[in-house]
Amino acid sequence: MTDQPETPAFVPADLEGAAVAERAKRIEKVVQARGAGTEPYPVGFERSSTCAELRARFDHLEPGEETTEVVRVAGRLLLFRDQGKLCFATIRDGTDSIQLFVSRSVVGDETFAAFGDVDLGDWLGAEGVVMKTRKGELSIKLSAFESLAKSLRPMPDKWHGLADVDTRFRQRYVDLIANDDARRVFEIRHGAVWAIRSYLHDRGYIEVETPVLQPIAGGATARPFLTHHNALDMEFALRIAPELYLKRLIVGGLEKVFEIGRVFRNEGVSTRHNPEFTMFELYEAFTDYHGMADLTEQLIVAAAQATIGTLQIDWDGRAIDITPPFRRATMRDLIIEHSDLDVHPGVPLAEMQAHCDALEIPYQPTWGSGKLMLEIYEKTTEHAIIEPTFVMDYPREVSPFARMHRSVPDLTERWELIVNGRELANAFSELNDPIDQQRRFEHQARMKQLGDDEAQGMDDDYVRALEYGLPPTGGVGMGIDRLVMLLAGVPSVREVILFPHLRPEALPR
RNA sequence: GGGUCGCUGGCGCAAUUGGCAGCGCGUCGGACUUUUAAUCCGCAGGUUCUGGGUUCGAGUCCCAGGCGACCCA
Repeated sequence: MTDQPETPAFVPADLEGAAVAERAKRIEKVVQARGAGTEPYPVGFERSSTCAELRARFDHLEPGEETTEVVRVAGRLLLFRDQGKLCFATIRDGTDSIQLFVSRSVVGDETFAAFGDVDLGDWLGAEGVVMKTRKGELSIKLSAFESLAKSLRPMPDKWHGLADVDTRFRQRYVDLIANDDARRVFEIRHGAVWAIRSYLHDRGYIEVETPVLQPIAGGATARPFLTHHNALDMEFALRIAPELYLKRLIVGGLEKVFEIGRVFRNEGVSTRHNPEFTMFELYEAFTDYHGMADLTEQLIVAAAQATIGTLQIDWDGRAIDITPPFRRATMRDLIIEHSDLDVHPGVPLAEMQAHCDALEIPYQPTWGSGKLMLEIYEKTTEHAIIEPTFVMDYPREVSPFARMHRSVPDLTERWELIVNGRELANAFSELNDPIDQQRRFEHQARMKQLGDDEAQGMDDDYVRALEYGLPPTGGVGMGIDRLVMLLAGVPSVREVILFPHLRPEALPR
Protein backbone atom coordinates (compact mmCIF):
# COMPACT_ATOMS: atom_id res chain seq x y z
CA MET A 1 0.00 0.00 0.00
CA THR A 2 1.32 3.43 -0.88
CA ASP A 3 0.89 6.47 1.31
CA GLN A 4 -2.23 7.76 -0.39
CA PRO A 5 -3.67 5.01 -2.58
CA GLU A 6 -7.10 6.66 -2.45
CA THR A 7 -6.08 9.99 -3.98
CA PRO A 8 -8.78 10.69 -6.56
CA ALA A 9 -6.27 12.06 -9.07
CA PHE A 10 -7.24 9.17 -11.30
CA VAL A 11 -10.74 9.71 -12.64
CA PRO A 12 -12.30 6.85 -14.58
CA ALA A 13 -13.00 7.76 -18.19
CA ASP A 14 -16.73 7.07 -17.95
CA LEU A 15 -17.34 9.65 -15.23
CA GLU A 16 -18.28 13.28 -15.75
CA GLY A 17 -19.61 16.19 -13.75
CA ALA A 18 -21.42 15.41 -10.55
CA ALA A 19 -20.36 11.78 -10.60
CA VAL A 20 -16.73 12.80 -10.26
CA ALA A 21 -17.50 14.91 -7.22
CA GLU A 22 -19.63 12.17 -5.70
CA ARG A 23 -16.87 9.65 -6.11
CA ALA A 24 -14.25 12.04 -4.68
CA LYS A 25 -16.43 12.60 -1.64
CA ARG A 26 -16.75 8.89 -0.98
CA ILE A 27 -13.04 8.37 -1.45
CA GLU A 28 -12.53 11.09 1.16
CA LYS A 29 -14.64 9.02 3.56
CA VAL A 30 -12.33 6.07 2.94
CA VAL A 31 -9.30 8.23 3.74
CA GLN A 32 -10.88 9.58 6.90
CA ALA A 33 -11.96 6.14 8.09
CA ARG A 34 -8.41 4.87 7.73
CA GLY A 35 -7.14 7.98 9.50
CA ALA A 36 -9.41 7.09 12.39
CA GLY A 37 -8.12 3.52 12.43
CA THR A 38 -11.08 1.84 10.71
CA GLU A 39 -10.62 -0.19 7.55
CA PRO A 40 -13.50 0.36 5.05
CA TYR A 41 -12.50 -2.83 3.16
CA PRO A 42 -11.86 -5.29 5.99
CA VAL A 43 -10.75 -8.83 5.37
CA GLY A 44 -14.00 -10.41 6.44
CA PHE A 45 -17.06 -10.46 8.61
CA GLU A 46 -18.44 -13.39 10.52
CA ARG A 47 -22.17 -13.44 10.13
CA SER A 48 -24.49 -15.59 12.19
CA SER A 49 -27.47 -15.62 9.85
CA THR A 50 -28.71 -14.75 6.43
CA CYS A 51 -31.72 -12.51 5.97
CA ALA A 52 -33.78 -15.46 4.75
CA GLU A 53 -32.92 -17.51 7.84
CA LEU A 54 -33.99 -14.67 10.10
CA ARG A 55 -37.25 -14.20 8.25
CA ALA A 56 -37.99 -17.90 8.53
CA ARG A 57 -37.14 -18.09 12.24
CA PHE A 58 -38.68 -14.85 13.49
CA ASP A 59 -41.62 -14.28 11.20
CA HIS A 60 -43.93 -15.18 14.11
CA LEU A 61 -42.90 -12.21 16.29
CA GLU A 62 -45.70 -9.83 17.25
CA PRO A 63 -45.41 -6.15 16.31
CA GLY A 64 -43.33 -4.46 19.00
CA GLU A 65 -41.91 -7.77 20.26
CA GLU A 66 -38.19 -7.90 20.95
CA THR A 67 -36.03 -10.99 21.40
CA THR A 68 -32.78 -11.29 23.29
CA GLU A 69 -31.05 -13.11 20.44
CA VAL A 70 -28.01 -11.27 19.11
CA VAL A 71 -27.38 -11.87 15.41
CA ARG A 72 -24.81 -10.69 12.88
CA VAL A 73 -25.92 -10.04 9.31
CA ALA A 74 -24.19 -8.57 6.29
CA GLY A 75 -25.62 -6.94 3.20
CA ARG A 76 -25.71 -4.06 0.79
CA LEU A 77 -27.41 -0.87 1.94
CA LEU A 78 -30.40 -0.23 -0.33
CA LEU A 79 -32.63 2.25 1.51
CA PHE A 80 -32.07 4.72 4.30
CA ARG A 81 -34.82 6.46 6.27
CA ASP A 82 -33.52 9.09 8.65
CA GLN A 83 -35.82 10.15 11.53
CA GLY A 84 -33.41 12.38 13.39
CA LYS A 85 -32.51 10.39 16.49
CA LEU A 86 -33.68 7.16 14.92
CA CYS A 87 -33.13 5.79 11.48
CA PHE A 88 -34.11 2.76 9.45
CA ALA A 89 -31.96 1.12 6.83
CA THR A 90 -32.73 -1.77 4.51
CA ILE A 91 -29.89 -4.11 3.66
CA ARG A 92 -29.99 -7.06 1.29
CA ASP A 93 -27.85 -10.17 1.15
CA GLY A 94 -27.96 -13.02 -1.36
CA THR A 95 -31.07 -14.47 0.22
CA ASP A 96 -33.40 -11.63 1.16
CA SER A 97 -33.45 -8.19 2.76
CA ILE A 98 -33.95 -7.03 6.32
CA GLN A 99 -34.37 -3.73 8.13
CA LEU A 100 -31.85 -2.27 10.54
CA PHE A 101 -33.37 -0.31 13.41
CA VAL A 102 -30.80 2.26 14.53
CA SER A 103 -31.57 4.30 17.64
CA ARG A 104 -29.22 6.97 18.94
CA SER A 105 -30.09 6.15 22.54
CA VAL A 106 -29.15 2.50 21.92
CA VAL A 107 -25.91 2.80 19.91
CA GLY A 108 -24.58 6.05 21.41
CA ASP A 109 -23.72 9.34 19.74
CA GLU A 110 -20.50 8.21 18.11
CA THR A 111 -21.81 5.11 16.37
CA PHE A 112 -25.00 6.93 15.43
CA ALA A 113 -23.03 9.68 13.74
CA ALA A 114 -20.89 7.13 11.94
CA PHE A 115 -23.98 5.33 10.70
CA GLY A 116 -25.25 8.61 9.28
CA ASP A 117 -22.17 8.67 7.11
CA VAL A 118 -22.87 5.48 5.17
CA ASP A 119 -23.93 5.69 1.52
CA LEU A 120 -26.50 3.71 -0.43
CA GLY A 121 -24.65 0.86 -2.05
CA ASP A 122 -22.19 0.26 0.80
CA TRP A 123 -21.77 -3.28 2.10
CA LEU A 124 -22.36 -3.29 5.84
CA GLY A 125 -21.99 -5.80 8.64
CA ALA A 126 -24.47 -5.32 11.48
CA GLU A 127 -24.93 -6.76 14.94
CA GLY A 128 -27.98 -6.51 17.16
CA VAL A 129 -31.01 -8.26 18.57
CA VAL A 130 -33.94 -9.42 16.49
CA MET A 131 -37.16 -7.46 16.94
CA LYS A 132 -40.29 -6.40 15.18
CA THR A 133 -41.23 -2.73 14.96
CA ARG A 134 -44.63 -1.45 15.99
CA LYS A 135 -45.64 -1.53 12.34
CA GLY A 136 -44.64 -5.19 12.19
CA GLU A 137 -41.42 -4.98 10.19
CA LEU A 138 -38.84 -7.60 11.18
CA SER A 139 -35.69 -5.71 12.12
CA ILE A 140 -32.27 -5.90 13.70
CA LYS A 141 -31.99 -3.48 16.60
CA LEU A 142 -28.48 -2.32 15.86
CA SER A 143 -25.83 -2.36 18.56
CA ALA A 144 -22.75 -2.16 16.30
CA PHE A 145 -21.92 -2.06 12.62
CA GLU A 146 -18.93 -1.88 10.31
CA SER A 147 -18.24 -1.10 6.69
CA LEU A 148 -17.46 -4.27 4.71
CA ALA A 149 -16.89 -2.52 1.39
CA LYS A 150 -17.30 1.17 0.72
CA SER A 151 -19.12 1.89 -2.55
CA LEU A 152 -17.64 4.74 -4.57
CA ARG A 153 -20.37 4.88 -7.21
CA PRO A 154 -23.92 6.14 -6.71
CA MET A 155 -26.77 3.66 -6.98
CA PRO A 156 -29.41 3.98 -9.73
CA ASP A 157 -32.81 5.43 -8.87
CA LYS A 158 -34.10 3.46 -5.91
CA TRP A 159 -37.63 3.26 -7.24
CA HIS A 160 -37.32 3.21 -11.03
CA GLY A 161 -34.13 1.21 -10.99
CA LEU A 162 -31.91 1.13 -14.03
CA ALA A 163 -33.81 1.28 -17.32
CA ASP A 164 -31.20 2.10 -19.93
CA VAL A 165 -30.77 -1.22 -21.69
CA ASP A 166 -27.27 -0.42 -22.83
CA THR A 167 -26.10 0.17 -19.26
CA ARG A 168 -28.10 -2.78 -17.96
CA PHE A 169 -26.18 -5.22 -20.16
CA ARG A 170 -22.77 -3.56 -20.08
CA GLN A 171 -22.87 -3.16 -16.30
CA ARG A 172 -24.90 -6.20 -15.38
CA TYR A 173 -23.71 -5.91 -11.78
CA VAL A 174 -25.65 -2.65 -11.49
CA ASP A 175 -28.69 -4.21 -13.17
CA LEU A 176 -28.62 -7.04 -10.64
CA ILE A 177 -28.38 -4.59 -7.75
CA ALA A 178 -31.20 -2.39 -8.96
CA ASN A 179 -33.69 -4.64 -10.74
CA ASP A 180 -35.48 -7.53 -9.05
CA ASP A 181 -36.59 -8.83 -12.44
CA ALA A 182 -33.01 -9.26 -13.59
CA ARG A 183 -32.21 -11.41 -10.57
CA ARG A 184 -35.41 -13.40 -11.09
CA VAL A 185 -34.45 -14.33 -14.66
CA PHE A 186 -31.13 -15.78 -13.56
CA GLU A 187 -32.74 -17.70 -10.73
CA ILE A 188 -35.01 -19.25 -13.36
CA ARG A 189 -32.01 -20.00 -15.51
CA HIS A 190 -30.25 -21.79 -12.69
CA GLY A 191 -33.41 -23.68 -11.77
CA ALA A 192 -34.07 -24.84 -15.32
CA VAL A 193 -30.56 -26.19 -15.81
CA TRP A 194 -30.63 -27.82 -12.40
CA ALA A 195 -33.99 -29.45 -13.16
CA ILE A 196 -32.75 -30.88 -16.45
CA ARG A 197 -29.59 -32.29 -14.85
CA SER A 198 -31.58 -33.71 -11.98
CA TYR A 199 -34.22 -35.32 -14.19
CA LEU A 200 -31.57 -36.97 -16.37
CA HIS A 201 -29.35 -38.00 -13.47
CA ASP A 202 -32.31 -39.80 -11.91
CA ARG A 203 -32.83 -41.78 -15.12
CA GLY A 204 -29.28 -42.96 -15.67
CA TYR A 205 -28.05 -40.44 -18.25
CA ILE A 206 -24.44 -39.42 -17.79
CA GLU A 207 -23.10 -35.93 -18.31
CA VAL A 208 -19.91 -35.55 -20.33
CA GLU A 209 -17.64 -32.81 -21.61
CA THR A 210 -16.36 -32.84 -25.18
CA PRO A 211 -13.87 -30.55 -26.97
CA VAL A 212 -14.62 -26.89 -27.49
CA LEU A 213 -11.58 -26.55 -29.73
CA GLN A 214 -12.26 -28.70 -32.76
CA PRO A 215 -10.21 -29.27 -35.93
CA ILE A 216 -13.46 -29.28 -37.91
CA ALA A 217 -16.54 -27.46 -36.64
CA GLY A 218 -19.39 -29.82 -37.36
CA GLY A 219 -22.82 -30.92 -36.24
CA ALA A 220 -24.68 -27.75 -37.17
CA THR A 221 -25.03 -25.23 -39.93
CA ALA A 222 -23.15 -22.09 -38.94
CA ARG A 223 -19.94 -20.20 -39.50
CA PRO A 224 -17.39 -20.93 -36.78
CA PHE A 225 -14.90 -18.74 -34.96
CA LEU A 226 -11.38 -19.71 -35.94
CA THR A 227 -8.32 -19.67 -33.76
CA HIS A 228 -4.74 -20.87 -33.87
CA HIS A 229 -2.90 -23.38 -31.72
CA ASN A 230 0.69 -22.18 -31.50
CA ALA A 231 2.44 -25.34 -30.34
CA LEU A 232 0.72 -27.54 -32.89
CA ASP A 233 0.78 -24.75 -35.47
CA MET A 234 -2.71 -25.58 -36.65
CA GLU A 235 -6.08 -23.96 -37.00
CA PHE A 236 -8.91 -24.83 -34.64
CA ALA A 237 -12.54 -23.83 -34.72
CA LEU A 238 -14.60 -23.13 -31.61
CA ARG A 239 -17.37 -25.67 -31.66
CA ILE A 240 -20.73 -24.83 -33.21
CA ALA A 241 -22.22 -27.99 -31.65
CA PRO A 242 -20.99 -30.95 -29.56
CA GLU A 243 -23.03 -33.39 -31.68
CA LEU A 244 -20.37 -35.37 -33.51
CA TYR A 245 -18.32 -36.02 -30.37
CA LEU A 246 -21.35 -37.12 -28.38
CA LYS A 247 -22.30 -39.66 -31.05
CA ARG A 248 -18.75 -41.00 -30.99
CA LEU A 249 -19.48 -41.77 -27.33
CA ILE A 250 -22.56 -43.77 -28.30
CA VAL A 251 -20.31 -45.73 -30.66
CA GLY A 252 -18.08 -46.29 -27.63
CA GLY A 253 -20.96 -47.83 -25.75
CA LEU A 254 -22.06 -44.98 -23.50
CA GLU A 255 -25.72 -45.44 -24.26
CA LYS A 256 -27.23 -42.34 -22.62
CA VAL A 257 -25.09 -39.21 -22.67
CA PHE A 258 -25.71 -35.50 -22.53
CA GLU A 259 -23.74 -32.28 -22.40
CA ILE A 260 -24.70 -28.75 -21.38
CA GLY A 261 -22.14 -26.34 -22.68
CA ARG A 262 -21.24 -23.24 -24.57
CA VAL A 263 -21.24 -23.23 -28.35
CA PHE A 264 -20.01 -20.43 -30.61
CA ARG A 265 -21.44 -19.21 -33.89
CA ASN A 266 -19.86 -16.43 -35.87
CA GLU A 267 -22.98 -14.46 -36.65
CA GLY A 268 -24.43 -11.07 -35.85
CA VAL A 269 -25.57 -9.96 -32.43
CA SER A 270 -29.26 -9.23 -32.05
CA THR A 271 -32.24 -9.70 -29.79
CA ARG A 272 -32.31 -13.35 -30.81
CA HIS A 273 -28.67 -14.17 -31.30
CA ASN A 274 -25.60 -14.06 -29.13
CA PRO A 275 -22.34 -15.35 -30.63
CA GLU A 276 -21.89 -17.71 -27.69
CA PHE A 277 -24.83 -19.48 -26.13
CA THR A 278 -25.59 -22.57 -24.12
CA MET A 279 -26.62 -25.76 -25.83
CA PHE A 280 -28.07 -28.87 -24.28
CA GLU A 281 -27.52 -32.00 -26.36
CA LEU A 282 -28.51 -35.55 -25.52
CA TYR A 283 -28.05 -38.88 -27.32
CA GLU A 284 -29.59 -42.19 -26.43
CA ALA A 285 -29.17 -45.58 -28.04
CA PHE A 286 -32.18 -47.68 -28.99
CA THR A 287 -34.65 -44.85 -29.34
CA ASP A 288 -35.60 -42.51 -32.18
CA TYR A 289 -36.99 -39.06 -32.83
CA HIS A 290 -40.33 -40.03 -31.35
CA GLY A 291 -38.59 -41.02 -28.13
CA MET A 292 -36.72 -37.72 -28.18
CA ALA A 293 -40.01 -35.84 -28.50
CA ASP A 294 -41.40 -37.63 -25.43
CA LEU A 295 -38.25 -36.88 -23.45
CA THR A 296 -38.16 -33.23 -24.54
CA GLU A 297 -41.72 -32.70 -23.34
CA GLN A 298 -40.78 -34.14 -19.97
CA LEU A 299 -37.64 -32.00 -19.66
CA ILE A 300 -39.53 -28.80 -20.45
CA VAL A 301 -42.24 -29.68 -17.95
CA ALA A 302 -39.62 -30.49 -15.29
CA ALA A 303 -37.84 -27.19 -15.92
CA ALA A 304 -41.10 -25.23 -15.78
CA GLN A 305 -42.31 -26.85 -12.60
CA ALA A 306 -38.97 -26.35 -10.87
CA THR A 307 -38.82 -22.66 -11.75
CA ILE A 308 -42.17 -21.00 -12.34
CA GLY A 309 -44.41 -23.74 -10.98
CA THR A 310 -46.91 -23.57 -13.82
CA LEU A 311 -47.38 -24.76 -17.39
CA GLN A 312 -49.31 -21.63 -18.38
CA ILE A 313 -46.82 -19.11 -19.65
CA ASP A 314 -47.18 -15.45 -20.47
CA TRP A 315 -44.52 -14.83 -23.08
CA ASP A 316 -44.30 -11.22 -24.04
CA GLY A 317 -48.03 -10.71 -23.70
CA ARG A 318 -49.01 -13.98 -25.32
CA ALA A 319 -50.56 -16.88 -23.40
CA ILE A 320 -48.86 -20.20 -24.12
CA ASP A 321 -49.84 -23.56 -22.70
CA ILE A 322 -46.96 -26.03 -22.43
CA THR A 323 -48.98 -28.92 -21.08
CA PRO A 324 -47.94 -32.11 -22.90
CA PRO A 325 -48.46 -33.79 -25.23
CA PHE A 326 -47.36 -31.12 -27.68
CA ARG A 327 -48.83 -31.18 -31.14
CA ARG A 328 -46.91 -33.32 -33.65
CA ALA A 329 -47.42 -32.54 -37.34
CA THR A 330 -45.33 -32.91 -40.47
CA MET A 331 -43.69 -29.93 -42.09
CA ARG A 332 -45.62 -30.73 -45.26
CA ASP A 333 -49.01 -30.65 -43.49
CA LEU A 334 -48.14 -27.49 -41.60
CA ILE A 335 -47.16 -25.69 -44.81
CA ILE A 336 -50.51 -26.71 -46.31
CA GLU A 337 -52.27 -25.29 -43.25
CA HIS A 338 -50.56 -21.95 -43.48
CA SER A 339 -50.11 -21.44 -47.21
CA ASP A 340 -52.30 -23.89 -49.15
CA LEU A 341 -49.13 -25.05 -50.90
CA ASP A 342 -48.46 -28.79 -50.98
CA VAL A 343 -44.70 -28.96 -51.36
CA HIS A 344 -42.15 -31.68 -50.69
CA PRO A 345 -38.66 -32.58 -51.91
CA GLY A 346 -40.14 -34.68 -54.75
CA VAL A 347 -41.66 -31.61 -56.45
CA PRO A 348 -39.70 -30.66 -59.60
CA LEU A 349 -37.15 -27.91 -58.96
CA ALA A 350 -38.63 -25.49 -61.49
CA GLU A 351 -42.00 -25.72 -59.79
CA MET A 352 -40.45 -25.09 -56.36
CA GLN A 353 -38.53 -22.11 -57.72
CA ALA A 354 -41.79 -20.72 -59.10
CA HIS A 355 -43.38 -21.00 -55.65
CA CYS A 356 -40.40 -19.15 -54.17
CA ASP A 357 -40.66 -16.43 -56.80
CA ALA A 358 -44.35 -16.00 -56.00
CA LEU A 359 -43.50 -15.72 -52.27
CA GLU A 360 -40.56 -13.37 -52.94
CA ILE A 361 -38.11 -15.82 -51.41
CA PRO A 362 -34.59 -15.33 -52.74
CA TYR A 363 -32.67 -18.53 -53.50
CA GLN A 364 -29.43 -19.85 -54.98
CA PRO A 365 -29.47 -21.88 -58.23
CA THR A 366 -27.63 -24.67 -56.40
CA TRP A 367 -30.46 -25.22 -53.94
CA GLY A 368 -32.63 -28.28 -54.47
CA SER A 369 -36.33 -28.79 -53.83
CA GLY A 370 -35.68 -29.85 -50.22
CA LYS A 371 -33.86 -26.65 -49.33
CA LEU A 372 -36.57 -24.62 -51.09
CA MET A 373 -39.23 -26.48 -49.10
CA LEU A 374 -37.49 -25.38 -45.91
CA GLU A 375 -37.33 -21.80 -47.17
CA ILE A 376 -41.05 -21.86 -47.94
CA TYR A 377 -41.75 -23.27 -44.49
CA GLU A 378 -39.72 -20.58 -42.79
CA LYS A 379 -41.37 -17.82 -44.79
CA THR A 380 -44.98 -18.94 -44.51
CA THR A 381 -45.35 -21.18 -41.50
CA GLU A 382 -42.74 -21.14 -38.76
CA HIS A 383 -43.53 -17.70 -37.33
CA ALA A 384 -47.25 -18.58 -37.17
CA ILE A 385 -46.78 -21.60 -34.91
CA ILE A 386 -47.53 -20.41 -31.38
CA GLU A 387 -48.46 -23.41 -29.24
CA PRO A 388 -45.61 -25.90 -28.73
CA THR A 389 -45.45 -27.99 -31.91
CA PHE A 390 -43.07 -30.68 -33.10
CA VAL A 391 -42.55 -29.95 -36.80
CA MET A 392 -41.75 -33.42 -38.13
CA ASP A 393 -39.91 -34.83 -41.14
CA TYR A 394 -37.42 -32.36 -42.60
CA PRO A 395 -35.99 -32.62 -46.13
CA ARG A 396 -32.85 -34.70 -46.38
CA GLU A 397 -31.03 -31.92 -48.19
CA VAL A 398 -30.99 -29.71 -45.09
CA SER A 399 -30.41 -32.44 -42.52
CA PRO A 400 -26.96 -33.88 -43.05
CA PHE A 401 -26.91 -35.91 -39.81
CA ALA A 402 -30.48 -37.18 -39.67
CA ARG A 403 -31.46 -40.65 -40.70
CA MET A 404 -33.54 -41.21 -43.82
CA HIS A 405 -37.24 -41.44 -43.10
CA ARG A 406 -38.33 -45.04 -42.67
CA SER A 407 -41.23 -44.66 -45.12
CA VAL A 408 -41.05 -41.37 -47.06
CA PRO A 409 -38.24 -40.80 -49.58
CA ASP A 410 -36.22 -37.56 -49.55
CA LEU A 411 -37.25 -36.83 -45.96
CA THR A 412 -35.47 -37.46 -42.70
CA GLU A 413 -36.62 -38.45 -39.25
CA ARG A 414 -36.11 -35.04 -37.77
CA TRP A 415 -38.24 -32.57 -35.88
CA GLU A 416 -37.88 -29.06 -34.61
CA LEU A 417 -39.92 -27.91 -31.63
CA ILE A 418 -41.43 -24.49 -32.35
CA VAL A 419 -42.95 -22.31 -29.63
CA ASN A 420 -44.22 -18.80 -30.30
CA GLY A 421 -42.64 -18.87 -33.75
CA ARG A 422 -39.19 -19.72 -32.49
CA GLU A 423 -37.11 -22.87 -32.62
CA LEU A 424 -36.62 -24.30 -29.15
CA ALA A 425 -35.22 -27.76 -29.87
CA ASN A 426 -34.15 -29.98 -32.73
CA ALA A 427 -33.92 -33.77 -32.86
CA PHE A 428 -33.25 -36.70 -35.16
CA SER A 429 -33.22 -40.37 -35.48
CA GLU A 430 -29.48 -40.32 -35.98
CA LEU A 431 -27.87 -41.31 -39.25
CA ASN A 432 -25.80 -44.40 -38.50
CA ASP A 433 -25.00 -45.73 -41.98
CA PRO A 434 -21.33 -44.82 -42.53
CA ILE A 435 -21.62 -45.06 -46.34
CA ASP A 436 -24.62 -42.71 -46.40
CA GLN A 437 -22.83 -40.34 -44.00
CA GLN A 438 -19.74 -40.35 -46.23
CA ARG A 439 -21.87 -39.39 -49.24
CA ARG A 440 -23.56 -36.58 -47.36
CA PHE A 441 -20.20 -35.17 -46.27
CA GLU A 442 -19.10 -35.27 -49.89
CA HIS A 443 -22.23 -33.40 -50.92
CA GLN A 444 -21.58 -30.79 -48.21
CA ALA A 445 -17.98 -30.46 -49.38
CA ARG A 446 -19.23 -29.71 -52.90
CA MET A 447 -21.60 -27.05 -51.53
CA LYS A 448 -18.70 -25.52 -49.66
CA GLN A 449 -16.66 -25.40 -52.85
CA LEU A 450 -19.57 -23.67 -54.54
CA GLY A 451 -19.35 -20.94 -51.94
CA ASP A 452 -21.65 -22.03 -49.13
CA ASP A 453 -19.46 -21.15 -46.13
CA GLU A 454 -21.97 -22.71 -43.75
CA ALA A 455 -21.64 -26.16 -45.34
CA GLN A 456 -20.12 -28.98 -43.31
CA GLY A 457 -16.46 -29.80 -43.49
CA MET A 458 -15.47 -33.43 -44.13
CA ASP A 459 -14.86 -35.24 -40.84
CA ASP A 460 -13.06 -38.48 -41.71
CA ASP A 461 -12.70 -39.57 -38.11
CA TYR A 462 -16.43 -39.27 -37.56
CA VAL A 463 -17.12 -41.54 -40.51
CA ARG A 464 -14.48 -43.94 -39.16
CA ALA A 465 -16.33 -43.99 -35.84
CA LEU A 466 -19.57 -44.84 -37.63
CA GLU A 467 -17.78 -47.71 -39.38
CA TYR A 468 -17.29 -49.26 -35.94
CA GLY A 469 -21.07 -49.16 -35.54
CA LEU A 470 -23.42 -46.56 -34.13
CA PRO A 471 -26.46 -48.36 -32.77
CA PRO A 472 -29.91 -46.99 -33.58
CA THR A 473 -29.89 -43.68 -31.73
CA GLY A 474 -32.08 -40.71 -31.03
CA GLY A 475 -30.55 -37.32 -30.37
CA VAL A 476 -31.88 -33.93 -29.32
CA GLY A 477 -30.46 -30.45 -28.91
CA MET A 478 -32.17 -27.65 -27.06
CA GLY A 479 -31.09 -24.04 -26.66
CA ILE A 480 -30.96 -23.36 -22.93
CA ASP A 481 -31.13 -19.62 -23.52
CA ARG A 482 -34.34 -19.95 -25.48
CA LEU A 483 -35.85 -22.27 -22.90
CA VAL A 484 -35.13 -19.68 -20.23
CA MET A 485 -36.65 -16.95 -22.42
CA LEU A 486 -39.82 -19.04 -22.61
CA LEU A 487 -39.95 -19.77 -18.88
CA ALA A 488 -39.11 -16.22 -17.81
CA GLY A 489 -41.38 -14.74 -20.48
CA VAL A 490 -38.76 -12.32 -21.80
CA PRO A 491 -38.46 -11.32 -25.47
CA SER A 492 -34.70 -10.91 -25.82
CA VAL A 493 -31.90 -13.45 -25.50
CA ARG A 494 -29.87 -10.66 -23.88
CA GLU A 495 -32.18 -10.79 -20.91
CA VAL A 496 -31.17 -14.38 -20.14
CA ILE A 497 -27.42 -14.09 -20.73
CA LEU A 498 -25.56 -12.43 -17.88
CA PHE A 499 -23.01 -10.72 -20.07
CA PRO A 500 -24.34 -10.52 -23.63
CA HIS A 501 -21.99 -9.35 -26.34
CA LEU A 502 -22.44 -5.75 -27.45
CA ARG A 503 -20.40 -3.41 -29.55
CA PRO A 504 -17.53 -1.84 -27.59
CA GLU A 505 -18.64 0.85 -25.19
CA ALA A 506 -18.42 4.40 -26.56
CA LEU A 507 -16.68 6.42 -23.85
CA PRO A 508 -16.69 10.20 -23.66
CA ARG A 509 -13.44 11.68 -24.91
C1' G B 1 -27.03 -5.10 -44.82
C1' G B 2 -31.94 -1.76 -45.21
C1' G B 3 -35.81 1.19 -42.71
C1' U B 4 -37.92 3.57 -38.30
C1' C B 5 -37.18 5.43 -33.42
C1' G B 6 -34.14 6.87 -29.29
C1' C B 7 -29.64 9.21 -26.69
C1' U B 8 -31.13 15.73 -21.91
C1' G B 9 -27.39 16.52 -14.23
C1' G B 10 -25.21 10.06 -11.06
C1' C B 11 -30.37 7.44 -12.02
C1' G B 12 -35.73 7.91 -13.90
C1' C B 13 -38.11 11.39 -17.03
C1' A B 14 -40.18 16.70 -19.08
C1' A B 15 -39.39 20.85 -22.38
C1' U B 16 -45.97 23.62 -27.47
C1' U B 17 -44.32 26.59 -33.79
C1' G B 18 -36.96 27.01 -33.36
C1' G B 19 -37.21 31.54 -28.03
C1' C B 20 -34.28 31.96 -20.32
C1' A B 21 -32.98 23.65 -20.18
C1' G B 22 -37.05 21.83 -15.91
C1' C B 23 -39.18 17.88 -12.45
C1' G B 24 -38.62 13.42 -9.24
C1' C B 25 -34.97 10.21 -6.87
C1' G B 26 -30.03 10.49 -5.18
C1' U B 27 -26.08 14.06 -3.34
C1' C B 28 -25.03 18.34 0.20
C1' G B 29 -27.16 21.50 4.58
C1' G B 30 -31.31 21.74 8.18
C1' A B 31 -35.93 19.54 11.20
C1' C B 32 -37.85 14.97 13.10
C1' U B 33 -37.12 8.35 18.18
C1' U B 34 -41.40 3.25 14.88
C1' U B 35 -40.18 4.51 9.16
C1' U B 36 -41.55 1.31 4.63
C1' A B 37 -39.94 4.88 -2.39
C1' A B 38 -40.51 8.01 5.17
C1' U B 39 -41.93 13.21 5.34
C1' C B 40 -40.90 18.59 5.45
C1' C B 41 -37.50 23.07 4.35
C1' G B 42 -33.17 24.80 1.63
C1' C B 43 -28.59 24.51 -1.68
C1' A B 44 -25.61 22.58 -5.47
C1' G B 45 -25.25 19.83 -9.79
C1' G B 46 -25.86 20.58 -17.58
C1' U B 47 -20.54 21.34 -23.67
C1' U B 48 -28.77 18.24 -24.14
C1' C B 49 -24.01 11.31 -27.51
C1' U B 50 -19.86 13.43 -31.06
C1' G B 51 -18.50 16.65 -35.26
C1' G B 52 -20.18 19.95 -38.95
C1' G B 53 -24.27 23.13 -41.08
C1' U B 54 -28.85 26.48 -41.36
C1' U B 55 -30.54 30.61 -38.16
C1' C B 56 -30.58 36.83 -34.71
C1' G B 57 -31.26 32.36 -31.78
C1' A B 58 -30.88 24.91 -32.05
C1' G B 59 -32.35 19.87 -26.90
C1' U B 60 -35.70 20.88 -31.13
C1' C B 61 -34.28 21.71 -38.22
C1' C B 62 -30.31 19.60 -42.01
C1' C B 63 -25.67 16.44 -43.00
C1' A B 64 -22.02 12.87 -41.23
C1' G B 65 -20.50 9.60 -37.34
C1' G B 66 -21.07 6.60 -32.46
C1' C B 67 -24.10 3.45 -29.34
C1' G B 68 -28.82 1.20 -28.47
C1' A B 69 -34.06 -0.41 -29.44
C1' C B 70 -37.78 -2.11 -32.90
C1' C B 71 -39.09 -3.97 -37.79
C1' C B 72 -37.35 -6.12 -42.40
C1' A B 73 -33.65 -9.09 -45.27
